[in-house]
Amino acid sequence: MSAAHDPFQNHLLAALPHADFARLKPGLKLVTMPLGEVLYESGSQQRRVYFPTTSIVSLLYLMADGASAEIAVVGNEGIIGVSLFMGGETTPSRAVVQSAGHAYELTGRRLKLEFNRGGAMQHLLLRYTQALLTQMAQTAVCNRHHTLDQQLCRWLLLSLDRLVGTELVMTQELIANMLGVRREGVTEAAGSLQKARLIKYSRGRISVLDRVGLEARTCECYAVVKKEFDRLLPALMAS
Amino acid sequence: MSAAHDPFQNHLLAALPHADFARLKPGLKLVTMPLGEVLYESGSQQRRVYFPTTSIVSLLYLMADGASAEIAVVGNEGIIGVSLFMGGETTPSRAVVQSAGHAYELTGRRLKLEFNRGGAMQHLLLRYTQALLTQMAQTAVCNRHHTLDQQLCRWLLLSLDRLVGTELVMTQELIANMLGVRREGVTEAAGSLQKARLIKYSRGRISVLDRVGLEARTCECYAVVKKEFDRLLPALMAS
DNA sequence: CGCGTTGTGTACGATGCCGAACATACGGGT
DNA sequence: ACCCGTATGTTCGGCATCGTACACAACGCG
Repeated sequence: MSAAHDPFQNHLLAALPHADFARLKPGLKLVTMPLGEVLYESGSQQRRVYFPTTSIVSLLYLMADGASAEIAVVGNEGIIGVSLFMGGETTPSRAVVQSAGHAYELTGRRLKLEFNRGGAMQHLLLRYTQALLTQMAQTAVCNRHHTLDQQLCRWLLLSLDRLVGTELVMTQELIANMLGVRREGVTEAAGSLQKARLIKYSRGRISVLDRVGLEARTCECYAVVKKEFDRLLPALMAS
Repeated sequence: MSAAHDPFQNHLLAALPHADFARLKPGLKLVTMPLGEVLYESGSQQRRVYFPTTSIVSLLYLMADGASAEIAVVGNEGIIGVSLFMGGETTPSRAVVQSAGHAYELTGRRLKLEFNRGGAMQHLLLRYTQALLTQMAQTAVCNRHHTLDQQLCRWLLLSLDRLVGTELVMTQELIANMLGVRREGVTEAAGSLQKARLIKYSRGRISVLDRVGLEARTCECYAVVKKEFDRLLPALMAS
């Protein structure tokens, strides 16, 4: 099934005009993204960018005392390595594969060349970056005001939106790391979701049974982010 | 003292090459920024951008239930209206003047024209936007993990960095709004800072007595953000 | 000078999450 | 079939912050 892998599975690449995509195509390389792989370390020079197709990547912030928190999640709607074209080259966050799958890799040099032409790619990347900005802002708000229960729902929905199917491969320990809470807290929240028949899980496999129920239970943050992504990247809805 | 107002008080404008600045100059208009003025409403079309000189602006997020949270603060190191050149035109956050002062205003049209030339201004604005991204991410982390005490210190320091002098005009009620906590919480935290002789305040006037002491008391978040701003916008350090 | 508005201080139980310690259960490998 | 590592479940006291209610204090204005 070689047809199973296609750069157009990534919405940013799919939204490019033919001519623009043709310039990038020779540089695109399909790579596998195993669970837990670190794509960028905090503060390290970024040489490559990644366009996820079937994988999901978390942008994590690690603190001096070892605590962590997810600040954004990137799937096939986006790109990993925003700081490359923004000019900073590095960021103080770490990029970790949260859900195994594939992505297309491109060297920073090629991306910057294309970005600096000022055409469709620049336009797309900037709009995507604004969407990312919104996601981060909303994460800040959500961390401040909402309960773990709600945040877990939001997190599940964000992941679900970036996957095919309704099953997530993800232990509670990992989710706790992403949300920046204790594992026991996730156990409790997940337990209550299970009791409400919204999800079902066992040893690292979470099946979402009632997506609408999750949406009802989460805070407004999920809807705000989703709406803003849809608004900023409308062409990407098609695929 | 007309010389008291100068576009170069804003670091972004000051960092522009002569020729680039000359193109913008005719469009720049000095405006006063009274405390509490709303520059952008959440979701509204943004027609103008602002380069603060002596004012400070908060990017606030308002929630359905009336609660709020500051996601970033902008002073003379930056610009209000990032979404204009990022392509989204609007953002889901509100921009409010947190400390009265002045700013230079520019129409979105002129800014976009200059941005799309792809020269120094584009480069500067993108780097600034990345710094803003870092600030938002750090706010998310700080909201998750740190105490109100530490967050208050961070907030005071961020404000102090964007002002001349050591006095802030700011009631505890307003600070509580920014941090997204109860006013009583701020009273307590501020009281303990005052007891430690780090600050002194009375009815909306806060004097910072011991800046180093505040830095020692705050979390790592302040240092991370400051370091990243300095790294991304080095030329701006001069003024 | 008095009075009302605004800003600040204090107290109370309630709550949501933490930190730690421990119990249970599933499932792959030998 | 067994064992052991890994994943999940449960409990406990502790703590920061919340929500609410109310008291006091400073200032501005008539």
